[in-house]
Amino acid sequence: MDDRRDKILDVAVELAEEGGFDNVRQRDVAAMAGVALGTLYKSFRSKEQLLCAAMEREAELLERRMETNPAKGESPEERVVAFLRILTRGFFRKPKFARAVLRAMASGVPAAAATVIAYHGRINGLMIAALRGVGRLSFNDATAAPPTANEGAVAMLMQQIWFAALVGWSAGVSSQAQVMEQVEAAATIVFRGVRGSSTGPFL
Amino acid sequence: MDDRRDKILDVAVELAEEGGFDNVRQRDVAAMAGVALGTLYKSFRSKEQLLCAAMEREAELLERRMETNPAKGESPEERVVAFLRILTRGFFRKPKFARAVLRAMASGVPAAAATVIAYHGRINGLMIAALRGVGRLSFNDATAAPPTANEGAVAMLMQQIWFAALVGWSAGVSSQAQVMEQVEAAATIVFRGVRGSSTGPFL
DNA sequence: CTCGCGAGTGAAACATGTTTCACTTTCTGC
DNA sequence: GCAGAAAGTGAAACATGTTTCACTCGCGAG
Repeated sequence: MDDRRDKILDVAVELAEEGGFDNVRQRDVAAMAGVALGTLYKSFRSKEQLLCAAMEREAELLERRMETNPAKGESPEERVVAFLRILTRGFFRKPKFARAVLRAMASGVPAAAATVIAYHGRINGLMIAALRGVGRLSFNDATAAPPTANEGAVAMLMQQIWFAALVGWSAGVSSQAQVMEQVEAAATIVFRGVRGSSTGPFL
Repeated sequence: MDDRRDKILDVAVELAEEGGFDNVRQRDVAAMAGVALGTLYKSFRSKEQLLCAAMEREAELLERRMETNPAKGESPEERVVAFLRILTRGFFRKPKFARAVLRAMASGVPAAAATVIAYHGRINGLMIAALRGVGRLSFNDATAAPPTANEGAVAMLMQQIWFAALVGWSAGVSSQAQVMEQVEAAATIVFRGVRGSSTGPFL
């Protein structure tokens, strides 16, 4: 529909994946998308918002993918971990873009708030869908069986852990492999309790 | 000891609390600290690193406070929640500074990596101390009873949830009150399991 | 068809993070 | 006390996010 907007987002993703946040120069984005700088700023009020919007578009793609190809697993835990594995693999496939987006998301600039909230809501919905083992929350699900308090809490929890683990990776605290390990360890604790998470004594 | 460095950090905190990340102008920091711009950049290689260093200094203060005044509570869960309440209150006491620091921490700029890791390590130590109910991990503790896998996993988990909740607040996803609610809900799930966290049916 | 308007344009201006460099001051080992 | 090194200085230059503004163009209403 909005051809111009999509082109801008394409360019932003391309530049971000090429050289990270700093490589996304607004002048370059505008030039490569074939629009004037003022037009770019009319669509996106800041660089942060632009990158958040790019991420949100990717989330839409993911939603469609999960709908036709839901996370598999015997238990809620397995499905959630499978879903987070897919999500995380997507981030690591474009690591520089991922870092740029994390930076934009955590920047806290007001112009990006709405986009961040939208992204957060999408991932939350997908997480609850994974908990339930469905492709997505249809209107019927959402009305007939709205997310329970438990589902909401677990989805929020797992998303927060996943997000923080990614930020840790981006900041240099942990490696790519450790991100998934942390998510899996977290899922074990959340779904089975601290006691089941290790052979050592409880705390 | 390093008078100059401390003065710079004081100014950074002051400006950040006054008007957030954008209000910390490097020229102003240098001028108000009474040093040349080049000197500022010799101590701190970027604005992000400067803000992270300011946060790390606050963490040192907190360490001393927790040592003489450990988090109180009958159980590990209570003590960890009490500790996180103190930590979070500190953030909310200077909300604009807090937002600025979160932005800097999550920026992923290489120059700040070491500082972020140091901060992360400090909080982790304090979290384990709270789990155990001691003021801090003395050398004896760390050698005679190094953190178990469970302790490490729980501390990491709780720190991640707390951090992500704060970023959510900074980005406009949740309110100050919701941050503490999320941390408490997370603690309930982590320490007592999903089943104990609600009156509703399990997932 | 013409008018008026809203979107888009291009260029310039501005603000601020970061770098550079020649010069000065301060410290340190002898 | 001195020579050289290290640290600090001041100013300018640069890069880039963001704003502004006068101008143009295409299009729908009348």
